[in-house]
Amino acid sequence: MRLGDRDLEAVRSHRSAETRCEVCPIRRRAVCAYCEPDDLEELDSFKSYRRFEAGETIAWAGERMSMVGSVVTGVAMLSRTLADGRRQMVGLLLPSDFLGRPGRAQNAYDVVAATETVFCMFQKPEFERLVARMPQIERRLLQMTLDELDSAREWMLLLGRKTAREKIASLFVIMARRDAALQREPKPGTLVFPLYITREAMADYLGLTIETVSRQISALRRDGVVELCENRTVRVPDLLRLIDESGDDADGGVLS
Amino acid sequence: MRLGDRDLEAVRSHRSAETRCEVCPIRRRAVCAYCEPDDLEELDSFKSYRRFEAGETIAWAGERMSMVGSVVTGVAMLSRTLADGRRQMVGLLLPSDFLGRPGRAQNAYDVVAATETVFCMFQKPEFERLVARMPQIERRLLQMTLDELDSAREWMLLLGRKTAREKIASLFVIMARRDAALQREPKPGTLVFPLYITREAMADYLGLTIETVSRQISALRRDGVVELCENRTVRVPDLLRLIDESGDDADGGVLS
DNA sequence: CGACATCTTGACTACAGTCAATACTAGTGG
DNA sequence: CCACTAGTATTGACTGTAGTCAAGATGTCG
Repeated sequence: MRLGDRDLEAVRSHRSAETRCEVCPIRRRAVCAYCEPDDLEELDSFKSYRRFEAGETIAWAGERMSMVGSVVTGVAMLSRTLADGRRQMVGLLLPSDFLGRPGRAQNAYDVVAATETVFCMFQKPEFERLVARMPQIERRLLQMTLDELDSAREWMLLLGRKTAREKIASLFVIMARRDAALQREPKPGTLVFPLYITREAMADYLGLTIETVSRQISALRRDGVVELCENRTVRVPDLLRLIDESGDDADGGVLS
Repeated sequence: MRLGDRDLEAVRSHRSAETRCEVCPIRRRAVCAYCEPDDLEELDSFKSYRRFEAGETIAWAGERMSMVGSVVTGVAMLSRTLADGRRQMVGLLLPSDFLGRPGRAQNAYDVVAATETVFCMFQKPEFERLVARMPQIERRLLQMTLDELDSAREWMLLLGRKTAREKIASLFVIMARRDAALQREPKPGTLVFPLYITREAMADYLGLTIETVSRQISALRRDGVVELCENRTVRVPDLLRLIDESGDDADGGVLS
């Protein structure tokens, strides 16, 4: 209970996020990572923060998007939907991830805030002018896009070839790694991390139904691979066991 | 018979591809698309062509890759494999597509030639020096990477949510579109296009088994959605019908 | 406390996978 | 030219995993 709530608080405490670029929490990983102090001052003068509630739709697929920007705090989901309502999540935006495609007017995906989320945004024409003046932004964006492409391809392997049980285990491995990476004082011993997303979002992400997600989580719990507190916090007694269940070779892969 | 073979010939006649950049067939779509004539002369002096037989492995996942480059003619497949042999194709490289990631030594995927394939390649350090001098290469690479990311996400929807029948129909729609785009004199009336890849490759691409691929192709043929000559050439009497079977809304999407 | 959303579990179904036999195609050499 | 072989594709019978439909439990928030 305590741990999960504390972590959620950390993500949600966005007020401190609205600040000057120099002390911005995503300063070293976002598109602006390679900008110099005077570049940052210029960015400062054009950026604006926007906050979205959990569950709020940030943009619809097919809609014109006049802004681009980075997630400062929170989690947002990109998804596509078929005519009859089947939905597949195609990306998860975490702090420092970039939303929007320079040079394209239309937005290709539904974008929904999974938690309360704060974006640092720019008007598209202004951003494009800034990019033209600062090639280091373009360079960083290329790196980030290549990383996202690798993640998407990793996910294709999961969607196309893994069993339901392996899919759940893989998701937990990724979430555990991400949480560990965000932690400043990495806790020794067992891993504990919060599930920011609902069963429905997990199902959309993994290409499953919520019933199957629920059943497989229960099965992993029965088999002692994970423990759950209140359905939203996961404890992993043995990470290697979980990785083994995920179907990946232990040596790495699975995002970074 | 005639048609399919003629198209395959067009792809395979690579000899004419080995030439100066100015008259290169992929000149206007590849990473070098935005280069000026004198830039091209410089590229000319560093590039080298490499040919691979159908079925030949171009690179293994995890291996060091000392070169990067573009497909000039032919088709190559990117795939990932789980420890127990399950395999998922994660990308299809067509003429003008780029292979290799600047700034990363290791190759993340198995790369196999689906047909006889010719690459225009550069030593990685030389390519990086060229990129540093020609930012327009980086700009084009960003565009291409963003396009590939969109394709990958489209494919995630297919892998996660479509039925076997819809997957096959989607694949045929994409192949029909690509073939039409490559055609200089677009044929009126019914569409005819060649399947460059085997049933096994289709199965790897679609996250199915070859038996299911075979059954669904037979079913689409029985239902009059497609006709086949010799298992490697497809005729589509009514493209809208095929698109309808693919599960996508008719308005577009599905790559470009 | 009550109401609504989220989650879990059960019973049944169906779609795609597995295993296996057979057919087709292309290439090789007698 | 045909026989033989190896690779590729099709079809059938059966199985198993995940989906569907439905009831109930748990959790959250006013």
